[in-house]
Amino acid sequence: MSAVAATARLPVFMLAGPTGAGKSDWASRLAEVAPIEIVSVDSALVYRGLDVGSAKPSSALRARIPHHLIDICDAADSYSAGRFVTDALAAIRSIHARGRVPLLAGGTMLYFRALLHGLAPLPEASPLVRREIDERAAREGWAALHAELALRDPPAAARINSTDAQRIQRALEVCYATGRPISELQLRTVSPLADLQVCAWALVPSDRAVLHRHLEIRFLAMMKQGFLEEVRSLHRRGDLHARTPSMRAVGYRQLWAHVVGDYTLEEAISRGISATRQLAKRQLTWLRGEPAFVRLDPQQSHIQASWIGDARRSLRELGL
RNA sequence: GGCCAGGUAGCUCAGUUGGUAGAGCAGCGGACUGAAAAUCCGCGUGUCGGUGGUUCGAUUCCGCCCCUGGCCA
Repeated sequence: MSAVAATARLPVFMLAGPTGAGKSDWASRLAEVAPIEIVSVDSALVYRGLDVGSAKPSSALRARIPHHLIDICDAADSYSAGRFVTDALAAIRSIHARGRVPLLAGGTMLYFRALLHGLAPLPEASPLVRREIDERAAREGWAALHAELALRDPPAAARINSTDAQRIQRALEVCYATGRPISELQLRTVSPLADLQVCAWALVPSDRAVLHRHLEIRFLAMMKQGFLEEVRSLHRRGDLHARTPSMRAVGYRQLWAHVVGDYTLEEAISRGISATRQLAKRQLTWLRGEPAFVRLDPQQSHIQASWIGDARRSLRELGL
């Protein structure tokens, strides 16, 4: 083993981008010609039973190319950024142990951020505490809980809007569980990838209108592939409801509303398409503020081929 | 062809007793630490169908024309 190899850090590839930009296709193509395994960075693909509407990679593709962190959680359970960091680090370690390179591909930017910048040592969610807070909010209103947060954790209260129920709840939950303000605990974050060599790319479509057209076509194609039947059968399970995290996913939420009679099918479809566009927009906003990623335009022909060439070249330089 | 109701933002509509207009949705920008495909914040993007008239001033009142829907022929 050479001196360089002895000190070289193990490589981790990342491929981010908005929904519909082509991440899965790019990742699979690279995996076909390079010694990589794919680690999904996607908060919807983790759920079993969410297949058509989440654009989950087919079982045929997954049989050919190793994919990690897909179908690892029941649809009734709640996955989390914390679990993702643990699971992703384990997947990365096992891939390295096989002498291969992990390619983290997906669109859940909080998960990428948690890996790149680290997650503070915070307690995990407590369904019991959350229910108590919900009940208080129903009686007193979220403004009252925000006022309480302002006493216990002024910096957090200043940062969190008084209408942002989810963040007020989380900040109070952490106060109750640890006796410490979340704003103080959040100062202690270290990237868990500090010992690794990260190479990150992002697919950023240059033409938003073209992306929008593609998202609409893809949603309608999902409808033809049985998206509604998938949601109906999830509904039939009986242990899921509109507030279950998996059923709040784009498309699932709107079709669920149709299944329970709140939307016509036409309305559910058009709202689902809008929600998809809004998701892509939020992902792009997040990407703009994250300098770690080298931006590539998937709408430009030949970019994919040159990316695959670049990636293979850097793998060869690493002796892989 | 006649009568009636409409024509205002990308869509659905409100409104101006005459001083060039505002909601929801869509869209755009932003925030983001164990629900994140979540949650929240900000932004109105407009020949007020066209054209004449009355008026200091017309999207608003009047005439004519065009378009849409309904009813009657």
